[in-house]
Amino acid sequence: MAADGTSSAQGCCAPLEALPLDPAHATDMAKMFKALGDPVRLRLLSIIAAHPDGEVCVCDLTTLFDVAAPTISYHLKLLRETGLVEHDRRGTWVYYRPVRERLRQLSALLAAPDMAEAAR
Amino acid sequence: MAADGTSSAQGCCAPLEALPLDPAHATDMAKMFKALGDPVRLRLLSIIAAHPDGEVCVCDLTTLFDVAAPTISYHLKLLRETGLVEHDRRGTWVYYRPVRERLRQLSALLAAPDMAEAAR
DNA sequence: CCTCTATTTTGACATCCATCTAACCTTTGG
DNA sequence: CCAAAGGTTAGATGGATGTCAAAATAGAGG
Repeated sequence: MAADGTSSAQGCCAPLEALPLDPAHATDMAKMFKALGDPVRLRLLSIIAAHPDGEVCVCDLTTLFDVAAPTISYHLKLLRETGLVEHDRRGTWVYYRPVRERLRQLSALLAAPDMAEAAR
Repeated sequence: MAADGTSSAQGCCAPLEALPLDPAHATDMAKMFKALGDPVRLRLLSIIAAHPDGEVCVCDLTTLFDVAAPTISYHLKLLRETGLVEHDRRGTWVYYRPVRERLRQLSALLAAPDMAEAAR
């Protein structure tokens, strides 16, 4: 096997000419996609992004799911750590907002034919 | 706790009025995002989508990664099962193509402000 | 200060996932 | 028909992940 990235076969295929996601960048992006790869988290983000107030109180989120409150908290933390949402405490309650810039970034990556240049 | 989906608190927040992803649909979409949530798979898809020929031979993919051939095969199968790529055997070699429709679907979901109507 | 409510953290646990090696299938070419 | 090469499948394994109950933290309001 050729380890130099060129075709190893005797003529089975043309070499890769386009410029796909480099490994480092792919790891970054994959983290965000992974965060979206759970039904609870995707719904959480969707609910947060869809709310007309631009933010949602955790107290309203917990009632919408079949899982316990700590589980919701766990998922929200994960969304936070990947930069997909921000949070903000006001008094007893905590409010979550989407980070639209990040959502646009992911959307653009999937929209680009070569999935590369849109990745910034 | 109110289990009817309305606010349970004494006035901490406005009720959710927008229409986010329903649970069933969220599960579907989450599967696809999960498939993108691994660096190897994301790179695989990117390479496949970026190739000028519109398809890539597996024989060229295996040389580009640090993982063993069966692992590449495993990831390709996963991408296949989520409908993100198609494959096709010609002679000894197997070629993979992106399913652009699916990519657009995911992209649109993230682009929609409420992450719902674009989900078809 | 004490208590009540909202939210998060911790610890435990069962399951899932990415990876490898070894074995298998398929096609090509003697 | 046999051997070689490309790709996939099977089985095993260590590590990550989602979940819960219990405990901890943070404000609000006596």
